[in-house]
Amino acid sequence: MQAPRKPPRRSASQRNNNGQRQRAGVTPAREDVERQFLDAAERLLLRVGYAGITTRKLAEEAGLNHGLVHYYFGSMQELLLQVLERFTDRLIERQEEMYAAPGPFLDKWRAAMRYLDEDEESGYSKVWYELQAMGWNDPEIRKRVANVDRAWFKVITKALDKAMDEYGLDRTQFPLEAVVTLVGTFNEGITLQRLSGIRSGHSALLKAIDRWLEELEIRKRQRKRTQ
Amino acid sequence: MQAPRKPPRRSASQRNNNGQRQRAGVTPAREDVERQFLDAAERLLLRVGYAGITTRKLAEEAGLNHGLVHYYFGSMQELLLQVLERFTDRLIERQEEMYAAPGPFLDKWRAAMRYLDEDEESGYSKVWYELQAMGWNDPEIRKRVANVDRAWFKVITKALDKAMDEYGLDRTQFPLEAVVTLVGTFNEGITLQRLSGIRSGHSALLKAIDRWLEELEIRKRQRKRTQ
DNA sequence: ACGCACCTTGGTCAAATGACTAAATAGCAC
DNA sequence: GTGCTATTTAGTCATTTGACCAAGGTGCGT
Repeated sequence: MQAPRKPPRRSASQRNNNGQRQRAGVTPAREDVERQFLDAAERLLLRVGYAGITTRKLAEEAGLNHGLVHYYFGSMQELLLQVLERFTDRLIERQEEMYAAPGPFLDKWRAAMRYLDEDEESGYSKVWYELQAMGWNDPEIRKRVANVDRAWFKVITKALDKAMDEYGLDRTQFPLEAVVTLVGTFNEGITLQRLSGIRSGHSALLKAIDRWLEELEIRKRQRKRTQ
Repeated sequence: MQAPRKPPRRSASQRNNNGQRQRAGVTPAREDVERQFLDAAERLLLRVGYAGITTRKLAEEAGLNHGLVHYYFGSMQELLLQVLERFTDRLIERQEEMYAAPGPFLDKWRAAMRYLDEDEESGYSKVWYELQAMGWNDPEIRKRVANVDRAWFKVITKALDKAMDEYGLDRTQFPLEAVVTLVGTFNEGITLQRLSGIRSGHSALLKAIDRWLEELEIRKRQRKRTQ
């Protein structure tokens, strides 16, 4: 990845529709090849970071000819943008699914904290943070990253709004927006630190929160019984 | 920045000491030139990110000949490592200074929160996070980043330890390590979000914390009076 | 089995890169 | 001034890069 010598062409999808159906009717084969490139790009993001991705390395990783990158995507920038798109769709979807599920908030919180470990394990975090780092130097990417963050913020807001009712928390003392921001930012902070191999204090913090939520859960049940 | 074709030479300082004194007696001129390169590197980190730095762009930014990079530092990797070194020394120093100052914790907290804005404004955050992102793909850099984080953790621990006494906080409910981790991670999270242009909820959170600390400060004074 | 749109290959190209160096120059000790 | 070392300049070099394309192959509809 470096500054392109010439501005890249708009995108492959624009030049290739010589009377051919747009996104709607892409051939399965085509979709397959595109997916292979996007998968390979994610693997490279994980392994070498965005700065280490070049058309040729990408093609090698995908086991495909390097000319295809240009044919299918028009440019690296476009490809990376599609990686971002696909990745974040999955991210938001998962998040919504999790919090929309039935059951007490405590369970959802624990599931979310499990994701923290799983995502580190699977390299999900690394890929997502590489995309973010790309965004720091690319307005178009940054815009999309910000959108995802906003969507994430919304999902957590909804979940925590319900949770505060559920546990009868005082909204004067803990304004919803502040709580959401605290939860969101400390999550990002933890992930960021882990990327640098730092884990000190994480389990202490998570344990303290878990204990606190557990207590709230117990009190909730007691309230129900005495009613 | 890309994989070097050959492993770079150890460092400029090793080849240049033809009987000449090591670091101790570097000529002022030399130190000056080195500083110019390091300054230029920071400016480029801020403006284009680590992936966009090349020896030639760096030399241009510094207004110096590109051959000098090799002469003085031996390689880009070495130069970037020195950028990190210098940068983080300043970071820790400032942090220690701030919390070591006299006065109530509330004041220190407010100073720290002001830094949050100042550092974004000045580009300090961007530089620091670019260095972190570099570390995600470079063990040597990552190690140093982790060290800085550890040092930062220690400083906050000391400060918050004192603060919890000062405000009489219950260490069973808020274990020191958990609190430190929460403060550290949400700080990093806020900075990270701001790099992507996200600011929603930040002021709400900071205001809520400020109000809470203010209340603690008032109660502290009341305690003193009634004693 | 023919036509034709689509796909794939294997390249070219100019520009850029990190590493490295010969030669000129500057600055200082004497 | 002379001599000598440290610094600086202006390159070279082998590679790599993103962009781009010609030519041939493939497979499907008919």
